[in-house]
Amino acid sequence: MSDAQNDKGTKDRVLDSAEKLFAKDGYKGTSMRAITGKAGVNLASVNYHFGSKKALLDAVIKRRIVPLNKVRKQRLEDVQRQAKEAGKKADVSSLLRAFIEPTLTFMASGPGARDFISFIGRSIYDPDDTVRNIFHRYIRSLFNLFFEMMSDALPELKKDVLFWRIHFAIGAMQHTMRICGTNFKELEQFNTDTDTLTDYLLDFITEGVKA
Amino acid sequence: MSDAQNDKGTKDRVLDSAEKLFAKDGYKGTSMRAITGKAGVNLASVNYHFGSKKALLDAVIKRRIVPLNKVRKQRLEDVQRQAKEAGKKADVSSLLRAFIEPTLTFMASGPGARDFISFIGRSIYDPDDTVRNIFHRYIRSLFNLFFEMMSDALPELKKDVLFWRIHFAIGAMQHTMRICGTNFKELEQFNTDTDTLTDYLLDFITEGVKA
DNA sequence: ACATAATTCAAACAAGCGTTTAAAATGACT
DNA sequence: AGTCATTTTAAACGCTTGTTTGAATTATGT
Repeated sequence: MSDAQNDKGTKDRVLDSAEKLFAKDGYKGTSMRAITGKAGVNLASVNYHFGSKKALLDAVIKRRIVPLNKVRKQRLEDVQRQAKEAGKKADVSSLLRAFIEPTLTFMASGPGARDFISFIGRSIYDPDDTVRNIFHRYIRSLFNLFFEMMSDALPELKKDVLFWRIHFAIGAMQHTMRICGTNFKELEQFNTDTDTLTDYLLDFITEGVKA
Repeated sequence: MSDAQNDKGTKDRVLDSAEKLFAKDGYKGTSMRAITGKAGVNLASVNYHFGSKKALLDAVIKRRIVPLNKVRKQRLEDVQRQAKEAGKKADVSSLLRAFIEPTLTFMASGPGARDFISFIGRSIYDPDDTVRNIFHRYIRSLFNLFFEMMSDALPELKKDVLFWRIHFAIGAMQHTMRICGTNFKELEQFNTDTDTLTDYLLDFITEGVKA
């Protein structure tokens, strides 16, 4: 009946079903009754174990974002370190790859991860800022690091141009995440695998940023 | 007190306040009481004049999208006609400009238009598909026309590559629309005007698409 | 001025929401 | 076995939602 497996504890069952439903219907669009119903637990379990719906949301985000951010930070620092060892500046292409690739790889790592990325990708644009605020809390320092590195890699670029190009790149990436998160009709006809898609996206973005 | 002017009829007052509130809080996030309250009309007016909240949404979208689409279709056909007269193929840069520029121009044409573009930009990613379905009904034929023209302009490109690059471009554009639709903190510090922004965006996208 | 249609109004409707409560059930430990 | 803490359960709470109702008000046409 229920999607969640029976050998998991109530908390994990709730986290899993919440993640799926948040991805499908959004945070506000998902009711506590839907979450607990799908998880096969009592309605009051969420408030007992997490405190509130918002605290549950934080737990859903935290579970996925913390390890993902660790990988991205590591990748960025690797680029910086290798550049320093070679006595060169970090190049734009490597920085973009270090920032973007882990997300797409993570997205393809399993259905739960895909649901999560889809959920975050949608929430960036949600008029309700509940999800965005929590997400920003977890992502801010990493983004600042990336922006600084890009500034160093492209010192000749006017600041507003760089600002906009990075946002164009983010827009392209998030749109891609959003498309991959859905069961898009035209998508299956091409059936592009993750590595190829990552290359397509990085080609596009790299050319645009360096224009 | 109320935002709407008193010399307008009830229907227009409701349309205006609905447009503003939909842009700020989303379709689902905006209640009938908020719409009618801001418009200074009775709660039941919406159901009387439009039939339902969803029918009001359709009216809000239709009012803006129909004239905008007319301009975009005209611009695309102009590019095609001029290319044919010159005995050449339509070039990618002109097609992209014809497709994208009218939207950004329209966005800057007034506060109501900006609210509308912001609303549509957000709704593309909304888990709730109510807005998206209505929007797609009005935009589909124009998009198909654009995709065909781009295919003709880039016959050597593999179909899946073109598919993705167009979507990367759309992602960049929509992200831009979304950013302009909000009162973004970092945005004011650069204060890029619409024409410059359009050039930035088209430079970025054109390089990426032709990569 | 009157009759008829169109519109506005306050009030209520049923349904869904997140949360709280207190009792029942289960688990852990002496 | 018995005691205490943990967890689960059904029921209800207060609130908001879109929609409907029927009477009151305003506009229209002769």
